[in-house]
Amino acid sequence: MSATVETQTQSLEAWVRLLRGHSATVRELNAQLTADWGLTINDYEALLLLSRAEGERLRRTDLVRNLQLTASGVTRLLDGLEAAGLVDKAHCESDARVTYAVLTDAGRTKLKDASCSHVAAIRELFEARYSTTELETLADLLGRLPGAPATAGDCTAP
Amino acid sequence: MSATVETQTQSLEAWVRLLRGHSATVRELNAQLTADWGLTINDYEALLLLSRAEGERLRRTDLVRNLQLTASGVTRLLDGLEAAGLVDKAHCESDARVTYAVLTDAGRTKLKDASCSHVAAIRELFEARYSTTELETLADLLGRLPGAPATAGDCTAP
DNA sequence: AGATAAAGTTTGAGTGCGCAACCAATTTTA
DNA sequence: TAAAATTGGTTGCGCACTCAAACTTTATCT
Repeated sequence: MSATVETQTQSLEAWVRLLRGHSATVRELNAQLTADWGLTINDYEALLLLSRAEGERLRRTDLVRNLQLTASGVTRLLDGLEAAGLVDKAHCESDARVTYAVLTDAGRTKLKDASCSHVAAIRELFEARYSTTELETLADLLGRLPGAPATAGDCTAP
Repeated sequence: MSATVETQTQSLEAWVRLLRGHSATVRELNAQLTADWGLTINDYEALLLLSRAEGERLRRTDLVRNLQLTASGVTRLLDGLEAAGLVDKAHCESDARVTYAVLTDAGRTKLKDASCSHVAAIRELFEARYSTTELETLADLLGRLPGAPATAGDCTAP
């Protein structure tokens, strides 16, 4: 009985470790991406989101939502991407508060170049370890936690 | 066919988002812990590891391994815990290179106090969303990725 | 012995990010 | 139509963490 509680307690804290345990994996992906292409994962994801958005442009708030970053985080992220010439600013005519981030030609090219090895890395990471149904299960389970992205495979979905 | 590949590509990148999507959740837990007890999650985990280690002491390298932090990260983490009087330094007789981190009485008490609400928060997070078997599945699946902790519920296991 | 490699720890510099505070534009209320 | 509340975006600051480079103590090779 006391053993049960002990085990409970112990494993409860282990769930957090389980959840956190993959920051290392993500860091690894990030390291590859930065080394090979000078992009952080967030850079990459931002470019990806833009490339899929209509007109290849997105408001900063949309990026906040989709990248799960704060507004200031997005500002600085875009600072970098703008400095690198991968995105541009554009103003909204109907609402002077909003600034769009627009993918440049260079950005589109960069994304295309980088995606090749990045996607390969992700594939290696996941497809080597999980079957299709397991991936679905994982997506289902992880998707239940708060703050999870909408559904796997769907980001802005025009 | 091209559709298949497209979908593949899209979801592949989504897996990363899925994996990263929970930093917010962890941050939430962290915020609670800091607000209520002045401990970061890593502080907490370090104390927890120490409390379960034999002699309530651990070499720094062991903490590096178990906390998934770099050596310098552990140094600074312990700096904080030492300053707060929650752990002490101790030297190893057989190997003059190693320094132990030892749990103090204050540390033990602090951990015990904090664990109550922390464990409750974790329980709420997980038990509300998953059945026992689902938790096992999740642990199994996540445990396959590189850098995952040994097995759920097992940290240093004397 | 003396050189040299190896292991553990610390320090310095830099990065990514959130938080709080702020400005500016817009919508709501009265 | 003026005041109040909300929303989009930026800036200053601090924290946690990594990486690279220094020491320091111990083990190994000649």
